[in-house]
Amino acid sequence: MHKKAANTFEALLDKHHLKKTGPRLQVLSMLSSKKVATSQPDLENIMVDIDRVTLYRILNAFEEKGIIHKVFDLNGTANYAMCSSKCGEDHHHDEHLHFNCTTCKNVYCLDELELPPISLPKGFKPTGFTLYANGLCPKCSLATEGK
Amino acid sequence: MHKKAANTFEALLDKHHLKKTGPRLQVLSMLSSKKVATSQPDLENIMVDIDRVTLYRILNAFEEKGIIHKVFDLNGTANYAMCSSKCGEDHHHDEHLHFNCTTCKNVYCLDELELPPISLPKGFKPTGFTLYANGLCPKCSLATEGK
DNA sequence: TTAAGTGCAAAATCTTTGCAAATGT
DNA sequence: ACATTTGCAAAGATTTTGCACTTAA
Repeated sequence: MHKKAANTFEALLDKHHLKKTGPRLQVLSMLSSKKVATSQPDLENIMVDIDRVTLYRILNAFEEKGIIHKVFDLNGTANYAMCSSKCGEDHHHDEHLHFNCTTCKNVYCLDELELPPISLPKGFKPTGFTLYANGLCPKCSLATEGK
Repeated sequence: MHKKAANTFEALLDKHHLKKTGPRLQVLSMLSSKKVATSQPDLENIMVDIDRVTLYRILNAFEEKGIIHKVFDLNGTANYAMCSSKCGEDHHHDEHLHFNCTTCKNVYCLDELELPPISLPKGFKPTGFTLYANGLCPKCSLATEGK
């Protein structure tokens, strides 16, 4: 199962004509291990052995290829998460709900959720939607249970 | 009508116990004159006579008081717009749709639009929603008419 | 072998902080 | 007069760029 995951990462890099380097595999396994988006500062702190500049370049490359997507949290900080399988180099599927917990600061990407149809004023031609919500995530909500 | 607007700005500052200074009135009249949110870089370029640091402080103060609200565009850049009348120091009403035009880069705050009710997975306790859309605004859409 | 990727140094930006001078009340 | 607010200088943080060295293919 772990082997399989590793292979998946290498296949992913192959697919996008990116070399399978240590730093890139590290980033992939890191992001895959979390169900929430990770902020760039956090990534830097976790993967101290990767140069900060290299991290920038890896994240940018991955985003361009549609391997990960970037979402800004309430502070305008970039957070990164693996794209769902629906993402492609062409079509970027990050039109889901991003839930920003005000307590633990985690950003949850709720892929499964369907956005209800939105009607815009006349003239606007939307190509994509992203919905942000903030509040308490299940874990923090539980911790505050009963006020 | 213009006089009235100026008075409105002064009243607004009074209401929030902020001194009526030149820079602050400038920012208010600037932001009020546009129906779209303005990015901080743009504000700096437009109001070159206001010190950059002063602008930071004014924008922060206004945001804290609920006079303006901040919205991040697709590039993670902060954009500012006047709050609708519904905003207060306590309750911040920026739960409307922000439309980010991919051509002219303008950010439209579509206050009037009601967000459809969103149901979240069990456990999430949302306190606020913000919806972003990107695509073509009416003006740019018109310019591209007929492909 | 060689094109792509990394790491380091350094530049360019962006944002915050401290303090003296200016300004509104 | 006095507390705020401003502007400048300078520190801190973030992001980008250039280039020599390393590494995957």
